[in-house]
Amino acid sequence: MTALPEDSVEKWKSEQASLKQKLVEGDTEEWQTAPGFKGLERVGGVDLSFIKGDDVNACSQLVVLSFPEMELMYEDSQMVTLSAPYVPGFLAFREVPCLLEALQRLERTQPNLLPQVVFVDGNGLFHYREFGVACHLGVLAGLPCVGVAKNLLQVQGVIRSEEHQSQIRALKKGGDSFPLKAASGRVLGEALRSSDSSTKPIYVSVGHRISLDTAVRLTHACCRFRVPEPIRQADMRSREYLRTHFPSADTCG
DNA sequence: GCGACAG
DNA sequence: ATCTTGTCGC
Repeated sequence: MTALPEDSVEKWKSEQASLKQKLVEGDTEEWQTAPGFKGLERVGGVDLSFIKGDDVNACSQLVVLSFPEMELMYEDSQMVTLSAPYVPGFLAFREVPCLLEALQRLERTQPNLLPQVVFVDGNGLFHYREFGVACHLGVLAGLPCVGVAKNLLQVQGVIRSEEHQSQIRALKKGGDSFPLKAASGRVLGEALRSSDSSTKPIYVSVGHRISLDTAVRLTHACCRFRVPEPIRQADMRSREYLRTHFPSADTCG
């Protein structure tokens, strides 16, 4: 008998509800409210890359960049075997275990290089139950985290309506943003035009131990291109790892 | 029944 | 997530 996703879903929901109680929404670090983020020196980024046709084996990537220069200070690529499938709303159960391990490896070997904040590919509070992958990793790692999604998750009444498209068109320059308000009126995240030359916004939300305003300003400060540099570097380097370690896998038998 | 569905 | 080179524009 194969365990159907629905079996895990109820357990997953209660685990999300349980961990959510430990979530801290506001700023907890001095650099977060200091002018120019003075005191912030290291920003992290995590991501996973896959080989086409294989959704079980992946390359888990952690990078640490200097702030504000965005120069590489640390890099870790690790092949992992994922135990959970991707289920919308439960991305964390698939990706967090290996990302947490990467952070723990760093803490054990080079604690001085631990990032002061981690950018996560995916949503934080902007989530069906207000506990996305960025919240999940943040709480378990005990580190400030920011969620950045490249695509809009339609949740709690936030939809890709004509009004939404209109708000996007109103974003004129890098740093411009508008709030993503749930039907309840609560602001769950922010759509951000990350640079002058980028039309399609990114969706920023609180992961853990940071305010939404700080998360948005920091994200903008880390953007050279559309995707914040820590996530972009993690993405590029994990793909590069797969290219060199599994050249043209799956073709020709 | 139909559409939506982060990565 | 992955499939994929060139090409148009600033």
